[in-house]
Amino acid sequence: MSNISEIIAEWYVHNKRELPWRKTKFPYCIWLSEIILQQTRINQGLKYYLKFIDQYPDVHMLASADLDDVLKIWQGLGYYTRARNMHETARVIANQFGGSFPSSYKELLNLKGIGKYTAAAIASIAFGEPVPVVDGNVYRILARVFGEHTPVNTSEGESVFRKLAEHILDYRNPGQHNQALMELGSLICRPKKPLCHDCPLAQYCRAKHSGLIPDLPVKIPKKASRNRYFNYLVFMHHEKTYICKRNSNDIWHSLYEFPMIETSEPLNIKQLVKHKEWESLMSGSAYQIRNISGIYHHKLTHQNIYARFIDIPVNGEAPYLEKHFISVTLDSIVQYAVPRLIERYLQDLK
DNA sequence: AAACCGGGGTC
DNA sequence: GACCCAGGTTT
Repeated sequence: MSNISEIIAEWYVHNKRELPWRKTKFPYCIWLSEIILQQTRINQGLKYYLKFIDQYPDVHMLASADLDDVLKIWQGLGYYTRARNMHETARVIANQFGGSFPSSYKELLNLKGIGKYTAAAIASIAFGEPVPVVDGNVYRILARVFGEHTPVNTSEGESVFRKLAEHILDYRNPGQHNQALMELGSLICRPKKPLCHDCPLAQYCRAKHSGLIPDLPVKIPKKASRNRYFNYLVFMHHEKTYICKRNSNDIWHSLYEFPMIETSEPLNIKQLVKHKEWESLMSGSAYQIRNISGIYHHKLTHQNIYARFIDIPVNGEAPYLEKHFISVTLDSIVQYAVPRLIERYLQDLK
């Protein structure tokens, strides 16, 4: 056990937050919390964790749930593939593993939605296997404490920081050690304005001694965002409108939305009604446009979405749409999992 | 190795 | 507006 891990452990015991998944060793609870907390802050993920534990107290309950219901609870949390993988893994655990999670890092890696970080977290926290977690917090602490300038988001960085993490691992208590490291990164060694004054490692921190805290960790910049223009068609036919499940290999997989025409450039309405897909969706009928919403700018990490909602009353026959569209009242859309963008529009209607 | 996948918080 | 986050999967 290194000097550093001893200091961190002491700090953790006195400064850790009380969180529901820290009161249990049930692998199901550890797993659920780790999936939810991938790329997600505790403040945002906590209420989702409580909802899932309440609705699905064990892996069998989750396994027997309907995927659409799982997605509905997940709604608003983002990265929706996590929910689909989590559901599938629950079914594998229930049906092929007799309800028990595999207990080793290597076996955990075979499950969907569980990569190196999550496998190490579950293996160490739930089963005491001495494997280090390397997440954003750990990258940050190690880069600063050891003054390590290798970019973290490269394969070389992954290897360099994994070795550092193994070097300071507490093999006798890996679960607590890993959580302590991440908690220190979250509360003290923050990305901006770290609280070095309260940091138990300050005297050992090379970045602090050399004034390089703002420069570490080093990251290779990501590609710029692209712009997308979504034109949603809100048909209103006898109190009913139409929604459809997204299935293509794209954002919001398995979530619901209105019929939509996407363009790569902004179009005015005159240009839009000449669009091929407009003709196809209207199937030759000359519907009147009642209202066009303002532009909703929805920002994802890697995309800028500019959306508007076009209100189209239908007086005569129902518009012909493909079979996969569902006819629903506006009020009943709340039963379906929808992107935050759609949720915001529905809230604005009220 | 690089691109892709959400959303909210912070400064 | 830019940056960040308790990462994983696909190409």
